[in-house]
Amino acid sequence: MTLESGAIPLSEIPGPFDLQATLESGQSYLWDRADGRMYESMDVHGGDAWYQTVVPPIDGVTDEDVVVRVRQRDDSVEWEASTDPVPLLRHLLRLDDDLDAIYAATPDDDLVRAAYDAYRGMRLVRDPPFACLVSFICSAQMRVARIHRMQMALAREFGTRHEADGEQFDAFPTPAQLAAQSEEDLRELKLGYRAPYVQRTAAMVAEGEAHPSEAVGRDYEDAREYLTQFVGVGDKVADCVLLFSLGYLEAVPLDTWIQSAIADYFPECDRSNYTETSRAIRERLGGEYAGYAQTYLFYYLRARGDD
DNA sequence: TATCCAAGGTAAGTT
DNA sequence: AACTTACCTTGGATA
Repeated sequence: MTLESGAIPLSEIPGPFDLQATLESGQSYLWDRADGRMYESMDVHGGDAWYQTVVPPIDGVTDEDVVVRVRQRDDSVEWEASTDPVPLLRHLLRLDDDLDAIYAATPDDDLVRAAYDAYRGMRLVRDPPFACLVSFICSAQMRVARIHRMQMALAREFGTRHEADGEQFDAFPTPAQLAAQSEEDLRELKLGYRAPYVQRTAAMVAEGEAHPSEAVGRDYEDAREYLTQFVGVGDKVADCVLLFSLGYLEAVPLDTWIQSAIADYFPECDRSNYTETSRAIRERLGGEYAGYAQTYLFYYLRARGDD
């Protein structure tokens, strides 16, 4: 297999774009830096680093695995891929989102504005649903770098290996490939107590019992409820899948960082349980695009070591 | 060098 | 329905 190459002019993207902030902010754990320095540096737009992944078939966009890598230059996003990846990249990196309109739709607030300014150009991602679901099941009580390491290990050990231009690219395992592994196999990859959660959830999807994509089309809170049927998925992980894969931009995952932000900066939003606190902070962050504000705050507070 | 602790939480058991 | 507790593993902090 050989890779074609091309570029998307930045002028064709509405609003700013920052590839590194988009891919190293802890939304997606499915891309890897070709230079092996994921999460290690804070270059402008990722410097000249290539980021690569293998994308599974996506309804209405692609019908086979696509090997793709991208890097950001001054005036464009360069790509190398097994087939024309432009529609796919627009989908995965939400290149059609009008960021300035989204920033403008957020209620004015010093902290949110500081986060928007710090990472201007960061976009939400639209990860493949099954891989996103597994990624965030693995995220429980884990550091960002280790969640990423786990997903890379799952692809290396259990996914389909593609070869292009003499290099290897490992696809994230399909539900069937993952369901075929034992809890023990997964524990060997250091998933710890998450191993049975991943195994059982993969089996549910592989057997057709449920699929994360089936949450789409439901009202936001119903969609979240649907996702919690998967083993290892509570409200927080469900919100992550809704926001980072299924396009529910109003979802605000209440992780440890946003919880402390609520305590320190939005105490009036602190309610008795997840559902009520979620409603309050979602309203406070402007509703429709509240998840954008959440993701900027998460990255900003975590990078600042604000504990 | 040894020990402690928290990391993008969830499930299961109690009250 | 609200509140506790156990759970794998590891890198960084503290002694």
